[in-house]
Amino acid sequence: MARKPTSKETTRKPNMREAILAAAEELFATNGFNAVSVRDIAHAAGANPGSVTYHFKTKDGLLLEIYRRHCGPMNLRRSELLAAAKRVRDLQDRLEAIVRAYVVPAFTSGSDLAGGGARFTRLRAVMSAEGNEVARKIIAQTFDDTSHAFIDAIHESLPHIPRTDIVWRSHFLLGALYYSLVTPDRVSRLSRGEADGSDAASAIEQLVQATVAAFQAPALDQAAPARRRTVASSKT
Amino acid sequence: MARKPTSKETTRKPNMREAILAAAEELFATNGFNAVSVRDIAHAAGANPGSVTYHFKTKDGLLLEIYRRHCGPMNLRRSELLAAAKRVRDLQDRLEAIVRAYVVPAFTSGSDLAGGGARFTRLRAVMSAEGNEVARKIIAQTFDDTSHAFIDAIHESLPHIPRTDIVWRSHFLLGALYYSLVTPDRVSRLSRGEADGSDAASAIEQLVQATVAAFQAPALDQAAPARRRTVASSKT
DNA sequence: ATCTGATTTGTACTATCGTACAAAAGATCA
DNA sequence: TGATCTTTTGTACGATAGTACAAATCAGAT
Repeated sequence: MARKPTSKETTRKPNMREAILAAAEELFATNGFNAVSVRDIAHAAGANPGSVTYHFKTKDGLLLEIYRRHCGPMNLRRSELLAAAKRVRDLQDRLEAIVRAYVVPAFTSGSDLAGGGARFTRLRAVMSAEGNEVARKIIAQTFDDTSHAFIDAIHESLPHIPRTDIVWRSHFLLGALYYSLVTPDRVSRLSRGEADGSDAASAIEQLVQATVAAFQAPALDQAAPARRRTVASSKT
Repeated sequence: MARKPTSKETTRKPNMREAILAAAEELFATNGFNAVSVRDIAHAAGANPGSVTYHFKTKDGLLLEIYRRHCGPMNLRRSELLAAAKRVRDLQDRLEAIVRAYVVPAFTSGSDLAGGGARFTRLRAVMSAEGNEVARKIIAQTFDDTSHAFIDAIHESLPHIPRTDIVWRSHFLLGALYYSLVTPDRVSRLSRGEADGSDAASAIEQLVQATVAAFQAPALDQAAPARRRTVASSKT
């Protein structure tokens, strides 16, 4: 007996749709949107180009679905971790916990989705660099709330720093995060093999440590009004 | 009379070759390599598609020439500023000067090239995200020397920090730098208009301030051996 | 003025792009 | 089993890609 739910999630192959999504995610994340053709994706997924059209209608639709698939879980996980972090009493520890709550879900998946969140985060980095319109819209309306929540939380644990500075520094955090996922090999190369840029645990710890210190830097607005207009370096 | 030098730099139009280079640089930097067609570039430069082929042979050749045009001056300027920075006696001031020497040429052109170095830096950010092969090769063999020089200089002014940490943190610096140039509007948006992400001077000051603090953060290797394997946030 | 070499134009070729769509194949249930 | 719906396949079409190349145009020396 054992009725299937109704008639859903029973396709011929072990879900071609998911295979296409996964292949597209990987290819987009490493080569950008425009460099990857629908045929490339279909081939990588072992599917027919027509199947992509059938499931996602257009190439943009495919990208859109990738975002829809990840944004929810990742933001949810971030919210959970943020809520927990805000309960930390010690201000220094709390700041670190907040930063960690922001960073960790970007590296390790916040949900069951295979491959971890790193791939999706790398995808976002690449789309952002390419100025992809589809991605830009989704990002702005999906992540800005979360970003504001984090900025506010950080601001609360660093009340003496102007919000403007917090915004800049969290922007730097995201940039560093993105770049670490985009070119991890550069870290390995520049450290002459002493560090592994692909190691998520190292990246997270290094990023958290550095970022916490950056947030704790003295406020800028009041410290440096308008000095150094030219670049003439320092002294003499 | 007034003889022209010999017969160089006197083309029909006020230098079509330069116009093509400038247009390509701008388009590549904002849309990525693959999203921009040779015809787009020619149109933006007021040239004929065939002219692009004539001057640069291929689309890759065009990108290559853009890099050749900028890498030299920018590295030269960085070297000069770095040399000056290393002469600063006070360690704290020296660190800041070094970071500034790294950051400033990326925003403001180190040479006569129009538009400032920001455009070229944004281009590098985008190419890096797209995993462009032409760019990857050039970058590795052109910028790694400079990067090592900066890492060494920073290491000297922070002897107690392991080189590995310095590498990671300078990697974060570059990521933050890139991202600031790629999506400056995000800063404006998140700060609700209080900050202008497109303002180079602000970006530089914020970046320098934050990065100096990040470099000065306590060493990671010795501080955190292997704690926090899972993500379960801090405390309970 | 004419010749010469450098540059620009116009056009064409082949490859590949995103997408549409009809036919085939598989799944579901009466 | 046969009817019906979902999914996959195969193919094709128009658009656009990068690039090649001959003809036209120009600048400077003779």
